[in-house]
Amino acid sequence: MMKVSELAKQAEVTADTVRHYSRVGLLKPVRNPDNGYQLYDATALKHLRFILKARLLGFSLQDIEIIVHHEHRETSPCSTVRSLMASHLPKVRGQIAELQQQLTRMEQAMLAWEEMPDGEPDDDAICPLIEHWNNQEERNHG
Amino acid sequence: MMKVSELAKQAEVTADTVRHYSRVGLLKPVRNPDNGYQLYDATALKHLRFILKARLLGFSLQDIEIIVHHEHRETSPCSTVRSLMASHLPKVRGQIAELQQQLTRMEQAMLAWEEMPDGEPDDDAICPLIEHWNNQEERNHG
DNA sequence: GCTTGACCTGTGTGTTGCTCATAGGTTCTA
DNA sequence: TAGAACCTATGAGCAACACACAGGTCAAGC
Repeated sequence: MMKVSELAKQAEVTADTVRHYSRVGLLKPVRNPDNGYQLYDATALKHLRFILKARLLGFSLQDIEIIVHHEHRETSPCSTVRSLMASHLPKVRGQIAELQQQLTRMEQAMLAWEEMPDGEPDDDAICPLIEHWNNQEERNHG
Repeated sequence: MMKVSELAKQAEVTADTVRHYSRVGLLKPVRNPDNGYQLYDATALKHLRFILKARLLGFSLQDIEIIVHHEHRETSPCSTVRSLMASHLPKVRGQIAELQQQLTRMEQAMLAWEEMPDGEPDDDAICPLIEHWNNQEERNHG
């Protein structure tokens, strides 16, 4: 039986992370009746490692909750894992695409700004660099 | 003088977004003394459009706050914009790299799982798909 | 003049996965 | 026995809104 910090060290995470997982119900520590300390056994360590692997694979804590507390339903937890993963993949691809567009906008702006003077703010403008910037689509139909 | 929804429509955002910017101090509406409604003029619309362009360029609301309320400091807001942008670029590249790694992990897992059976959870395992998954680095030194 | 419905108000909560702060109790060591 | 180092529960903070709540305002129709 380990205390929070010991479990955290074994799994190479912070004690706060362990406490967080316990708070949201993903880990179920036993309480020492003498002092109320949270105590974890080897199973808890296995569960924690499971959670960490699932996080690495992109599952949210909610997903993991669903997987772990799958109980005795009609389908196996693994099939849930497969379908969750399948629905996550396009989301991640979308996020990457968005960030890529974002990066492109930023890089093109930096490029365009190299030739522009700074300019002081006045009643009509705060920063001309931003105010005179047009995004890709607008620039491309001229 | 426009009310919230009118301003929102002009800039193609939701009224909630306009209220949010007002709440955090990026927009300064005048109050109609009769009913307390928020009223915006043409300058507010220009400010709102400025904010939206800056958001597209990756600036956070905090950044924009700094840029907009730059007041009469030693440097021009534009130079602040340049340096903020320069410090943001590597962050975005880092985020993309992380997401790419994430995507790779997910895709490789999906690939590996195609040949694996689902398997029922028992005392020793929750979902073998996840439990027996090893990430890239571990797999690569064998 | 009064209802109806569309608009508006401010405030508070939820999102995600932790991290940090607070205020205090417990255990170990010199 | 003092102090350090650990533990506890709880709540707030992050980012940028979205949404819900309870209620005030206003134009139009009857």
